[in-house]
Amino acid sequence: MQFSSRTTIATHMLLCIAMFQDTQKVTSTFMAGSIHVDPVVVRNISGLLSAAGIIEVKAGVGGASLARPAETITLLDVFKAVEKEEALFHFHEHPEPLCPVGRNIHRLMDDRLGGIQAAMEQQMAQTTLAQLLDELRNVENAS
Amino acid sequence: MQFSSRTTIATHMLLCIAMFQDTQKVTSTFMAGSIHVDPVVVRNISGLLSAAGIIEVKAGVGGASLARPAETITLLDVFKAVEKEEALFHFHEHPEPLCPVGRNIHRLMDDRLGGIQAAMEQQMAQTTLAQLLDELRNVENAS
DNA sequence: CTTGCTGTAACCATTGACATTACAGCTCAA
DNA sequence: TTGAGCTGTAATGTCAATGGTTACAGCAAG
Repeated sequence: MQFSSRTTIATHMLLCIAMFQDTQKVTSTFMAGSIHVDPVVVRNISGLLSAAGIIEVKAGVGGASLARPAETITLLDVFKAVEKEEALFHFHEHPEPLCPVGRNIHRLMDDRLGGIQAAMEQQMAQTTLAQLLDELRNVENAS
Repeated sequence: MQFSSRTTIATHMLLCIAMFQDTQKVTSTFMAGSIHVDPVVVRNISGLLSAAGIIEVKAGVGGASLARPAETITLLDVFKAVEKEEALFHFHEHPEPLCPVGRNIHRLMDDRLGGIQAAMEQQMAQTTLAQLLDELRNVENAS
């Protein structure tokens, strides 16, 4: 099992937008060149990100920009914007009620599985776009 | 994105084995009845669990039993036994090295993505089969 | 040697990811 | 006002994984 590449591509896109939005027009073709994917892939994801209120895309003339400060955009925000919303674990829904295990398995497991997903999401919320941007500028200046 | 149902089915199987191994022969058909899936599904997963040293299956006569104490079996053990081993996040491998974002994105992200996966796995390791078994017996006795 | 169970292989249908082509609509500048 | 450039989205094709099922060879014990 693996998450789709949308989360990492979206993060890459946001870094491109944040880095270049003040100096040039950041189009889907431009970002596609940095990521090395088809521009349509970028446009599809940009639709998800703008629907989530993370970026704004100018119609007609083109070009994307952040819709809010980089400090307020976390990896969790990005993840939720581009991944389908569903439980992390797939649970068989209809165990046998006549079996002591079957009739209690959901009571035993549901909270624990939710806790695992929560731990993952909480860790995602620790990283902001602003941190990534800072680190990127430091690395670039050092080299 | 969702994990396969193998993890939850495997957990259900282990609870059945732990509950009933002392009083009856726990066959794939028996467990399939409690979970409500085809016995072949159970047998496929039992193969993974025994390969991981979690259960033992008697050839010929049939029947499964725990290969080690329930205290030493965590949800993470189960997860690793039945899920394909791979990174949680799919990362585009070849970004553009001429772009400041492209040439640094992996340096920025790899550790953070690994940390997210580690947080999830660490939470999985918190629950043991023994805990689930205790809770199951308490719930059953209370009712 | 029959019975019951396991381990596997084969098959099918469905789904999602990923990549690409195509095209309609919008905005601005020439 | 018309063309150029960009966005949004639909359609298509390929590929892999999942989930469900049937079939059957092999093993062990009565």
